[in-house]
Amino acid sequence: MSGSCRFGLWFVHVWWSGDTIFQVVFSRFPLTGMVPRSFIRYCAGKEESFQSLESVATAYPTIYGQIYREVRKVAYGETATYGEIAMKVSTSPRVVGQAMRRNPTPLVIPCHRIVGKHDVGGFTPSTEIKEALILMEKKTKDRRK
DNA sequence: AACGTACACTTAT
DNA sequence: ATAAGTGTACGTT
Repeated sequence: MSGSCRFGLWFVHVWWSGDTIFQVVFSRFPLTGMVPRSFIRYCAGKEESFQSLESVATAYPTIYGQIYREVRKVAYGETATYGEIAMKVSTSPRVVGQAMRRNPTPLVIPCHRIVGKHDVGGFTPSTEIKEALILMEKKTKDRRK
């Protein structure tokens, strides 16, 4: 199944089956169809960590799998650096960056919460989205206090 | 099966 | 500001 929901002036396309997410991509254009409830909630600014969903990425047999599982642990509204993640799975920061670039399921694997030590780091298709996501999470987290 | 290259980083000049 | 290290996956022989 596939569909999309709105996030600002972007749409998030989701490819999924049951509780398993195969792919999510950001696009300027909508894709008709339903998405799991978690995505709706998240895009509406609710605190949602996609706990009930699984990403195919965490099953990768390579070190990327470990990286994705580690990244999943960073909580809503928080961030970690490439270097910190690299340390945990004993590889180099560069590899973590590469894994993030190829992350098939953003949001479920919250790659937007992984930032550089000196700057925010990259995001495809646009770092603008990454910044918006981080800001949104920060705001909803603060609102809770 | 081996080789070269591209990187969403980091640290040291 | 720039270069030198870095580890992995992936395309190309």
